[in-house]
Formats: sequence, C-alpha cells, structure tokens
Amino acid sequence: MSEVTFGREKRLLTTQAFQAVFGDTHHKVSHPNFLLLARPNQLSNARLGMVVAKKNIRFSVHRNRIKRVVRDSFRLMQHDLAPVDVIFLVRRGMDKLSSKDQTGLMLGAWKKLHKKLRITS
RNA sequence: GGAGUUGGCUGGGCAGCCACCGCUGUUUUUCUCGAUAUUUCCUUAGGUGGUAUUGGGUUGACAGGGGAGGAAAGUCCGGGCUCCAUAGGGCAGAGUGCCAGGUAACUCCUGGGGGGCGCGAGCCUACGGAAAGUGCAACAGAAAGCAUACCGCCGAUGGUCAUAUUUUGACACAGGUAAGGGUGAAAGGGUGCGGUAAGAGCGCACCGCGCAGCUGGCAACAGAUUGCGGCAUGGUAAACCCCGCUCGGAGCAAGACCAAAUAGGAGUCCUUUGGCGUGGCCCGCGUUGGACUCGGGUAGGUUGCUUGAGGCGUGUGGUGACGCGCGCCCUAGAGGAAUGGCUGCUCACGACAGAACCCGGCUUAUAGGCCGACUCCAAAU
Repeated sequence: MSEVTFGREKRLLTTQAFQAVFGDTHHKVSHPNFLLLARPNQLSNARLGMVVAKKNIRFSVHRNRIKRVVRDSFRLMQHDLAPVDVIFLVRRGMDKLSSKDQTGLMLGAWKKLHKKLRITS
C-alpha cells in the first residue's frame, strides 16, 4: 500500500503551473457544482490546484470546507490517477450540500477522470 | 412562584483510523558551511588536500507536545509599527461638542450633572451658541416674528345725530382692546387683586423667567437664599453658519534583505585574423562580437511574523474605569493559504460563523446552556 499523504509536491504552487493547465487542457470533468481541468505532467505523481472564488461561494467557512473535502478526496484517490495536473474550479451551489454529499460527489468525479485518462493513454 | 431589569461565563463530549502546519527532542539520513588539532604537497609569509574531534544550517525518519473566535465578521473609530513628507504659522477640509476622571489613544470606558421614559430595578440622550448673520416651517388660521383685530368687548377721547343746557343718550364712523371665542404643534409668561370706557405687567403680591451676587461643589450644576429687571430673547444649528478643541500622507501588497533567466546600462580586457557599411583596393572611419566585473532590478525566495499597552493568580490604592507591587505562564503563525476527513458511541442533536502585522473599542450576527445581583406582583412566615 502506497502512501496517501498530501505534501507540497502534490499541489500546484505557482501561477505558471496554473496557467499551463488553463492554456493546454487535455481533459474535462463537468458538473453543475464544479469543473475539473487536467493536463498530463512529467512527474511521478498527480498534482492538485483549487480555485474557490469568493464570487461563487460567499462565506469563507464554506470555502474552507469545500477545499478540505476536495483535498481529502484527492488524497485518498491520488494513486488511481495517472501523473496529471488537475485544477478544481468551484461553481455556485456547492456550499448548499453537506460534507458527506460533497465527499461522495468528489469520489465519483475522480473515478470519471481516471476513466478518461485511461481511454486516451 | 409569576413578570421584568442588569452583569458575567460557555459556544457539544469521548474513542479509533488516515492526512495538514509550526515547535522540541533523538537519529552520520542526505547535502553543505565553519572551528580546533594533526598531517601531505608547493614552499619565506602563505596556499592546498587528507584524517580526527566538534559546532551549526539543510533534507529525511521516529517520538512528544501544540494548532481559529466571541464575535476571527463589518472595516466604523483610536493607537503601535513601517516608509514618505515636514522651520514656524495661517487658510481650506474632516472630525468632535454638559462636567470630571481613566487610557498609548479614541467618537471608547467610569463616575457625576441636566432633560426624557418607566410603579420600580433601570433605560434613553448629537447635551456648545438662536439678544453675529442668512434660511426654513405643510395644513388650519384674521394674524406665524419690527406680530396680528375674524367673532367679540369698549367706544372714555374725537366725529355725526337727537335730547338738552353744570347734560344725557343713540350710532359703531374714526379709533381703542390680546380679557373671552375660534384655528394651530406653537398665538409674545401663569394665578389673584387693584385698575380701566373696555383692556393690558399698566400697578402690586405669589409662582415662573433673565441678569448679578451669596452658599455648596474641582466642575457641569444645584439652592426653602439676596438684590435688580416688568419680562425682553418663540422653534429649528444630524439647515448654512459662529465658537472651542483635535487632525501631515500612505499602508504588512508597509518596509528590509538575497537574487536566476532574458533584454538593456557602465567599466576593463580580448579579437594585432572576423562579419556588415563606405570603397575598384588598402589604410581609416562607423557598426556588430567574445570574456570578466559592477550596480539597478523582474520571477522566485528569506524576513517583517508573533513576547505583547500579553494572560492568570494575588496583595494594595481608588465609589469606579483603572493604576501600582509580587509570583507564575508562553497560549495559531499559514502563505493557491494548515487547524480537517471518515467511522462508532453519546446527549440537551449543535447557532452565528474561519486568524492573514499586532493591540484597544464600537457596531452587527448568534441554537442553546450555566451563574450572580436587583425590582414589581402574589402567597406564606
């Protein structure tokens, strides 16, 4: 069993890393409450970046909760994914769901992305 | 017991597994920088490499311990801190506005005074100036600020007429009148007596008001006190305004340090041989090149960054806000942004809501739960 940590090397840290994915998106997973963008990278592991704007989610408590749920679901599913850079973009209404529903939603989303990656590779 | 006022505390708990971010310790785990001792080589000083001991930094591993709030919020005030500006003063602008105190400071807090509300505990209060000026006031009303005559009253005085002759009466014409009625939120003090043609601070008494004194109070202010003034000076200043007091600007994306790549700048050296232009060719001139160094500086990184007007306990001064002394404690520090996820049990089934340089306030949001003090009503003793 490999590690399910979520250290610094598994996150998108710089503006360039974000721009690279925005500018050259290979895969998309869409949902009324969020959007996933993915692009293969040259590393040994997948990396995650998140955009949770105040414009879409008003209260910081809700923004924090969404980020935690997304991050934790990614952490648990990371080894099912190929080495890709993924960006999570939130859409309006995500804060209306409970933590449990958000977790279920995200686990489904990662599986979907995994499938898409496997077909193309 | 019921109704109410007010001050304070708390803001689910326990266990397991998996993660995140600081801190401390252990560990030759990686890379790296010194110090000391000794030694190799070049060798005067000195330089260079090795070995041993030791001290950091860095990167792993393991262990321990810590990790959002009472409002972290709104960003409405005040201050610290940082940079910039600044001789001094004025104007403009903004803020503020009963008095005294507290404080680093405040528009905050405490105590006191005035006014208003409540049976009361208590609550509310933007509370300087309207006899400097300007402005504003719906409707009603005759009149709303140099007051005013609609009804009413009077008509002494003057006028007209009658009577009549030391006059008397009529008219309500001039005129007088703010007592009464009516309008209004408000009609230029109130009550009584005198007075008068009728009235009127016109006069007087008491009450009220203003001014000056006296007494009490640091003061705001109060007073069953004294004198003077017949009483002027209606309201509105979160209308302009006047007066007193306060205020330089920008903010941690402040600021400090390190510093790639690329382009450009400065200097030194190299190319005595290059390329391009001028030219028929050479010299020459212009332009272009390479290496190194330097400073500015972008990305990025480090720092600022949590020990502070700090907390808790205790003693002491003060009505109190708070001050002073002593003892103990260190209690988030992230950075695309940690403080979480899943599972189980449990109860009253969990509200508002997430630190971003730091404090002191204010305001707003908030499911519940707990404690204290006081008031009114009812009953009992």
